[in-house]
Parts: sequence; C-alpha cells; structure tokens
Amino acid sequence: MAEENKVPQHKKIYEILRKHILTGVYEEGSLLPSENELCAVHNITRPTVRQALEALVKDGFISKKQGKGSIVRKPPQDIGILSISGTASAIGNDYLQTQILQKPLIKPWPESFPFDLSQTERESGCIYMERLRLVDEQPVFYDINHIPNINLPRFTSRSFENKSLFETLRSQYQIEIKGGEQKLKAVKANQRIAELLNLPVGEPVLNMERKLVTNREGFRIYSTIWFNSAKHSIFGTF
Amino acid sequence: MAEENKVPQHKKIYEILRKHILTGVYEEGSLLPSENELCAVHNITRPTVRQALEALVKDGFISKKQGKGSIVRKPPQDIGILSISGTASAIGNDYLQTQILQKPLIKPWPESFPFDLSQTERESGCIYMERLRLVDEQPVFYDINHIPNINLPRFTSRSFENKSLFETLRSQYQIEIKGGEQKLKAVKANQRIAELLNLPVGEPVLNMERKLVTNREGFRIYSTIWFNSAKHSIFGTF
DNA sequence: TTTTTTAACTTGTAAATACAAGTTAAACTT
DNA sequence: AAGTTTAACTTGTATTTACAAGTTAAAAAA
Repeated sequence: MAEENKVPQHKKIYEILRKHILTGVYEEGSLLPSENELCAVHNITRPTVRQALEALVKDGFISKKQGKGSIVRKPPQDIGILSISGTASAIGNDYLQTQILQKPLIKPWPESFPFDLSQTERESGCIYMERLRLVDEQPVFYDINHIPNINLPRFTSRSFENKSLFETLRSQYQIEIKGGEQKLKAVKANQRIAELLNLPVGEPVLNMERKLVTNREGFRIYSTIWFNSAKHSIFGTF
Repeated sequence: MAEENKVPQHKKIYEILRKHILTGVYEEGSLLPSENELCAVHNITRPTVRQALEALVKDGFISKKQGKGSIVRKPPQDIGILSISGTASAIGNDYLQTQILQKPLIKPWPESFPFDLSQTERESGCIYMERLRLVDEQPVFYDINHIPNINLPRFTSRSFENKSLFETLRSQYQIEIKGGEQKLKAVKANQRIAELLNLPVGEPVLNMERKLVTNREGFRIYSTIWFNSAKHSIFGTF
C-alpha cells in the first residue's frame, strides 16, 4: 500500500505523456491514446486523465478536438522560454551553441535591482551568470541571469553548455516556470553589446527584461536579454 | 424547463465572474467567494465552479492558493492582446487614443501574404484596417490588421475609436482569442514608419508579426505592429 | 455501385461524494 | 498574558456515474 504518494496522479500522467511526446514516442500530428485507454492503462479515472491532458494543452504539447481525440503538436523549440525562428537555416538544438561568459557565481544582489525582492531572496544572495548563444557560429543573443541562491546544491558547478538552464532546473531541482512578465524594447546597440553580438554600434537590438515565476514560492528568476534580430526573430506561441 | 442551454454552465460562471472583476465588483487583492459559496449561489457543483475558476486563472484574472481562496489580480491593461508599460505617466485606457488611418475596408488578401490561408478565408476576402495609437498625444504604435470577412455583419460600419477591436469582436460577434504566434524584431524605422511614429529615420522600432487563433474554426486574425519603444515598452504576462 | 443510416467510437459537460492538505481564528491551556 | 491546540474554514485530488455532442467507419438500403 505504501507508494511514493507525494506527486499527484494527474501530474504523473502529465510527465509521462510529456516525455513521450518530447522523445518522439508519439509523432507530431498523430493521436494520443484516447482518454478511456489512458484510464485503463494507468488505472485512474477520466477526470484525472483529463486534468493531465488539460495541462498538456496549456503547455502547447497537444490540442484536443471533440469526437476526434488529442492531437500531438510540434514540440516548441524553446530556448529557455524563448523560441527563435531563423531566416538562415532551420534551427534545431543541434545548431544552437552556448558560450558561458560568466560561470554561475554566487554574489549579492545588485544595489539597484529593478524588482522588489523578498527577505529570503535578499539574504541568500543570487547566482549570476552570463551566456552568449550562437546559431551557425554567429552570435544571436546574450543573456544575463539572476537566480536566488536558495536550496540549489552543486548548482555553481554544473555545466550549462549544452543543457538548457531551465531544463536543468526542471530535472535536477524540480523547479518549473509557471509564468512571468516581460518588458520589450528596441534599442541601439552600445559598444559592449555590439561587440558581443558582432554588430555595428547603433544597430537596433531587441532588449527584454523578464521576471519568471516558478512553482517554488518566492523563487523568481530574473533575466535580461539582448537579441540580434538581423537574421533571426524571437518567436513565441501563446 | 426550457432554458437557453447552448452555453455551458462553467462558461456562464466564468463570464459573470470576469465581468464582476473587470467592473470592480471584486477589488484587486480581495478574495472571490469560496468555491462552495459559488456552488450554492449558482446552484451548480464544485467541479463546474472549479472549471470556471481554472479558466480565470489561465486568463490572469485570479490566482488561487490552497487553504486561502481565489485572489483577484489586477486586470491586465490589455490593448488588443498587447500591454504597454509606460515611462512617462500611468497608462490607463483614458490616456490611450486611437487614430483610424484606414477604416475597415473589404478587399482581397494581399498576393504575397506570409501565412497560408484556408479556401474559405481566401474566397471571402479580408477586412483591412490601419490604426495609430497615441499616449499623451504622442504616437506609440501603428498597427495593420487583416481579418477574414466571414460572417461579420455591419463590421465595416463600426467605430473602433474608443472600443478595442478585440472587445468588439468579443462582445458583438462572440469571437475570442484562443492563442496565436508572433515574431519579434528590432528594426530601423523607414521613412513612413518614422513619420507616423514621429521619430528620426533609422531609429530602432519594435516590429511584430502575429497570427491570432480564435474560437471560430479557421478564423484567424493577422496583425503587423510597429512600436516606438523610446518612452514605452511592450509589457506582457504569461 | 452509390448513398444513407446506424453504431461505435471520440471528447465535453455535469452531478454527487469523499478525503487530503493548507490556512486561519477561536478556544483552550499553561 | 502568552503560547498551544483545535476546529472550521479554504482549495486540491480523486472516484463514480451519466448523458450530450462531434467524428468516423462499417452496415444497410437505394
């Protein structure tokens, strides 16, 4: 009778189906097993299955149609929560390179931080990192991240070269992005940004400030992004 | 016994609560009636109430907390699906002005339209309109809209000066935005855009291409937006 | 053979019920 | 008076059951 009953059933099913979609067990455009089949296979009831499927719809993994079934959608090519759509060549994760400009580093929060922090956040300090992302050897965007240093063992010694920051937080620390807010601007590249993104000074670049809310109470991630939109666009579905 | 039973119960409750939040019946930060109270008032069961509340959470009107209740959030200051956060003065709908540059006009779809259209869409032609939005008398963004001319009686004779396009579609035609995709770029303002947005030619502007999916099958809205981000930002929650 | 009808699927809506788990304030103890 | 416990809330999870509504393919009729 003793099962590891911390995780709700609908969450388990969600994770299983999500994994199967991402690993290609279910192909794009094909149908998921019907709700009743999923009930039988996992020995749960339909409302519970439906709860899992609703979450998959919300996260863009499937779409549903009455009388038809649950259709698998193309898993979004997310980089962080950001997607890139390219004009040069198809962008898969294979084509995306990451340069760590500043390895994860524990330090106090900046004096003039544009968001209000909780006391725990402020006391724990933050983990700081800078990365440059390249497509086809060409720099596309540069990001600065501030993450609260709360209960993240061995975080600073991890490598983020290939694995996404968010995928690491998800798989290693069970931290998921629940939502957030962002502010977008088009600005002229200054000296530093221009050098990093291999652009002339004064060229337009996309600037994005975002605050991401996670499933951990009071654990928020703050990012600043400069994006070279000469050859690529920021792509988003919602 | 004969009720107008086209609309599901959970949808009705959603609409009632949404309206009450938007009109200020429930203030920001306050608690909604508990799920059981809502059950009693509307004579429905808790799963149905919860379905309505989940939709409100998804759309950002409330957040829920176990043991506590449903907390009313600040209704997002949406302009279309876009929000603006200002640096000059607070932006309420009072401060936002709209100039119609091109009144809604029925015409064929452009030859080189960057999206694939369904046959019904192509045959019906599209409704075209251009608007300029101003905050504090200063132009902030310019948008071009393509809407399929399918079952929208009297649409071209409506005024969109004060009422939002999306609010009109929602209240007059029961068309709701279900999602969409968008592409963002930072580009240099050309002659026309510079004039419209009252900027020097070559200044960075935000360019956005979006395709919006609605609750009507095959009914999609296409918009192009140029945004002057000198004094304002595009703000988004997700 | 072609068309129509039917039956067997699918998801959508809704009820009634039960218990778990988090929150809060009142009641009780010390 | 101050701290602790309890009870009465709240939302979260889950089962069971039933029918409505959309889709599809097989069966029946023309």
